[in-house]
Amino acid sequence: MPAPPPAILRVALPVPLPREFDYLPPPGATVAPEWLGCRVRVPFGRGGADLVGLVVGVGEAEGDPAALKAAHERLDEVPLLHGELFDSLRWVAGYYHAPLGEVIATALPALLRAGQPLPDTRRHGWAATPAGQASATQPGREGRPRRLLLSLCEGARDEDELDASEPGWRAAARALAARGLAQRQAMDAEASPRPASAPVPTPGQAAAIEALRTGDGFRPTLLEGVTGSGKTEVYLQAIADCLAAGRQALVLVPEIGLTPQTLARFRARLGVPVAAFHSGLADGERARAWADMASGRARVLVGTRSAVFCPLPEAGLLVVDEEHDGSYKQQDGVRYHARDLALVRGSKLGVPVLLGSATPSLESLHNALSGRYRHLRLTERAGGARPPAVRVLDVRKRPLHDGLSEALLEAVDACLARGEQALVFKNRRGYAPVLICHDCGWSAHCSRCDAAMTVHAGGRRLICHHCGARATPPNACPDCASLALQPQGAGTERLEQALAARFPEACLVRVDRETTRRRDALEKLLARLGDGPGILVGTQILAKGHDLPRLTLVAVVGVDEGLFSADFRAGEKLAQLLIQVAGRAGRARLPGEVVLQTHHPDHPLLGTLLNGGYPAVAALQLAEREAAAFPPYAHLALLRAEAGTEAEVQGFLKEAHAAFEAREGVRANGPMPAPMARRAGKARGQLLVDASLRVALHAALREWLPALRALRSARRVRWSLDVDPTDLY
DNA sequence: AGCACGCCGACT
DNA sequence: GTCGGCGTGCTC
Repeated sequence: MPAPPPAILRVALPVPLPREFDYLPPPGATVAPEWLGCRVRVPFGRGGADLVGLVVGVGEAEGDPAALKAAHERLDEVPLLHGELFDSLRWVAGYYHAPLGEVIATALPALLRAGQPLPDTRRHGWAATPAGQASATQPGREGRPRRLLLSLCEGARDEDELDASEPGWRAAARALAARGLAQRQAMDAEASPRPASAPVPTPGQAAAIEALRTGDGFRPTLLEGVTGSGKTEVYLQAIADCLAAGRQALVLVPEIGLTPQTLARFRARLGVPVAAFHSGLADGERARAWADMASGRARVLVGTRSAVFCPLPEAGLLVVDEEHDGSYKQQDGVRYHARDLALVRGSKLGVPVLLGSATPSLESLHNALSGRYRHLRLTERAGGARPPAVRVLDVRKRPLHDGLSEALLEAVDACLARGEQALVFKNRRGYAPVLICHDCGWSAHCSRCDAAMTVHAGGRRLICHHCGARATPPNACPDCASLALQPQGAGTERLEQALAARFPEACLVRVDRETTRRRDALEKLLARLGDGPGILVGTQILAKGHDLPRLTLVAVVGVDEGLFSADFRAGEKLAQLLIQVAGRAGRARLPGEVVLQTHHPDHPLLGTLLNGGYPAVAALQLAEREAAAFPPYAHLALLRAEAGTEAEVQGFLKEAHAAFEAREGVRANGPMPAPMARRAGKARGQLLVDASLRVALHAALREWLPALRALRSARRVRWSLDVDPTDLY
């Protein structure tokens, strides 16, 4: 009887190749099913560099086993990825047509990807040593370490709790430890804080909470609640129910929605360990949050897009807040959509998925209206707040002072006189969007992009918002030597300057990407505003989150650009932005007012929004999408290409189109003109594939991709496939 | 994606 | 005479 061929490991590696690789086990080791889902360190390529991969299969060698390399070592005793999470990653690889190894690399925190062991999830704390106890009774130098020591003498304190209440405690603890006064120690069973009591829900909230209690298993629900209606309260109740059943909950929030306040609110109300997961965390903290969810120590995870990849061994509920938000879509690498992945995970886990928004995406709304999702509505604002009154300011033929009309300034003036706060919203940062020659029409363009350069620093600098290039504005027009160069239009910087000149007494705070670059900058700026009269000037960073009870006027200055965009999603996005920013006004006792300054008061989108609100705009947009066969009535994939020259891009896209095999209900369109054909010195282009049925689209893509990879022209360009693209450029 | 192997220009 | 340009081929 011949000896069985040696068992091999099938390993997914973080390389952009659409296959897995077979390895022999490390010398002396025997392959067993327990290897599945464990990481291994393997040699790869001629350089012999090591990679960390995941065992995704075990079995018999297919070819000559002697041709296989042996893995160096097994890195996990117990599988790191298994069960539902692993199945979901396989789904991601299939749906987004990405190699499984790359999907796994995207899903794992950096430390785990690099082969580090899973962090210890036991809680640690700090306690005073006997020497520390003695020292505390003596007079000593006042300062952070001393204060920490005195507090530790009253009892050991948990690191998580110190993180939350004593910023900068780690340095003080290190100082104490160096003098032998305090030490780190493992803590005993955690004493959870008592959950704060829930406020009395509004009738709408109570009905939604009750509805969510009915039934279990996978069930998507769209919670459509007007701004200020208290959707978070509904999430908190649903999560509390989930926790009471002994299960874990995942809460996804948009990139700018995860503030210390949000987290503090969840922690105070739920009374269980709540882990946070976002890009601001250090690698170690991310890995620990991941491990805490895997071990079940953390019961709730609040996080941004990538948190959707956390393990949920005892899942009970998935929540996606502001589900329409664009930051849920990854825009490079594996271009997944976290909301869609949350739905897939919910389905595999057999748990409810709650999508919340005041302005649902047309995709989710379509699913709710067609009955695929349960549709719950909150139509009343909480706390008795009234919806803001909306006024359209027709500024045609009216003089503008730095982009601001007199009527708008008067509204701001009146607001300040009442001792209240105003928000002036303009979705454009910088001083002015373009520097123009008043005599010949020349304007400053970026040398590496098809875009105008934005004027910054009051006119002393030009910056390209697409590639970051900087330039000094010329003194005279390069074309006609005229000295009449003028910043045209207004960005937040110019508005801030103009408002400061007009209201010198007022507290004025500008909030955009420039002023909020540093960590916690937004919180500090809002704190500076305080409760007194004042003006906020800013971009869409201000459009969500943040209850500002004294804010009663929202003045929207720049909507006209969005009314005539070529992107088929522009109308949806503009309506969402307007509703979100208008929702900042009058959230508490004081009545709110919204002023819309426009040159197009008769635009149908504005009229519909004013008369019927977001539901009316959504209905109109859905009808347009259906007529034009766009999502959600069709399904898209976008092939993007980028190269040094236009010819390389076009050559590749033409060959790609030729390699596309037509089939029923699926079309390839293009090469399409990219809205910005040159960016950062690279030529760009794209090919749009549309299909009436999802299965047909994916069947076509599965056949197309190997052909694309085989194209000679593909080697001369950088290309990527975006399934369900949200931005067509 | 890396990385090595492989054939043609401006430098010690 | 070499160091190095990036074309192309491969990775268990």
